[in-house]
Amino acid sequence: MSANIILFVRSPEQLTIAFRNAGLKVTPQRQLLFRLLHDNSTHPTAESLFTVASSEMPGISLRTVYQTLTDLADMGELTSIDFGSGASHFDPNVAHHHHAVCDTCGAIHDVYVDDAPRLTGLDGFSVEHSHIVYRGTCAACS
Amino acid sequence: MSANIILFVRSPEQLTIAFRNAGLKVTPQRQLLFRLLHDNSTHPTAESLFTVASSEMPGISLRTVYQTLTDLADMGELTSIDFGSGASHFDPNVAHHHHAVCDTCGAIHDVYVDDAPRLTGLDGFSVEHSHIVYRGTCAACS
DNA sequence: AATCTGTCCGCAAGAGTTGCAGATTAGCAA
DNA sequence: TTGCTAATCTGCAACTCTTGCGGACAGATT
Repeated sequence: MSANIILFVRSPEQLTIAFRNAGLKVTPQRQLLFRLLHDNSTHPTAESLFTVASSEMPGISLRTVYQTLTDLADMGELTSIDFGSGASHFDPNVAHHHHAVCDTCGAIHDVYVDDAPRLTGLDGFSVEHSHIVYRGTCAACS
Repeated sequence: MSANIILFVRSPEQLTIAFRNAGLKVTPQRQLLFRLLHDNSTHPTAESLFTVASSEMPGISLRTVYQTLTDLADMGELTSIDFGSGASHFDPNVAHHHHAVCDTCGAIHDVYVDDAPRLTGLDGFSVEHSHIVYRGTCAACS
């Protein structure tokens, strides 16, 4: 079950190879971030990742976290999503999926549902991607 | 056809009444903004609305535009949507609908499609809203 | 006329993010 | 292993979007 999902979250080793292939270097800072992102379904912000990273590697810079996240996004290894909270959330799960956001606690859950209905009524618009955001109250908050 | 949609965009007169009922005053600045928002499907940002407003009323403050948009949002007369562009977009169409965003020109189109599929697989999550964003290329850009 | 309430505006501050530059280091080649 | 070079790291400044604050101002009420 979860194996199906893990297929779409790159391991630190895979990211290492991808970075080298792209002519990018694999530094200790990046290795740490690869590890923290692996199988991470919390949809962290740059700031929250920085906090966790700092506890393992005091002195790591928030700037470096942003830089690495940008690199990963450019390579398509994660997506940056804006749920309107002010800060961008990063999702290392590159499988096609959608999200449910709890308006009470802010938790963001990956959801796998049928695709959005086909877009009609906009002649000539070619859809490349559709993303559904469900908002409501999660089990823990209700 | 469009009459069905217009039902969900308040007229300046309706907004005037709503503001007075809420104990808020209806100033020339607000009347101007009510008018600029009426039947406006461009999903403006505060800044773009400010630019247009300034041409009709030089001296109007960006601060006032934000304030009025906030008031309208608090009253439920418009919604603020973040498409990840950095700035919030405001939508005076309060009917339940979704959006198609052109990745080339940034245009945002209202779309009326079937609702998103029912959320399954997240036990206990009660959905209050769902919002679909289609991304791709609009007719004019392709 | 005095007062009271809400508004307008400019400015400063706040959050999130990016640009910049000097010091440092990974990766490669000899 | 050593050395070279381009990439990276970090701290800081700058930038964008948005909100807080306070004085001036306007309309209504007493």
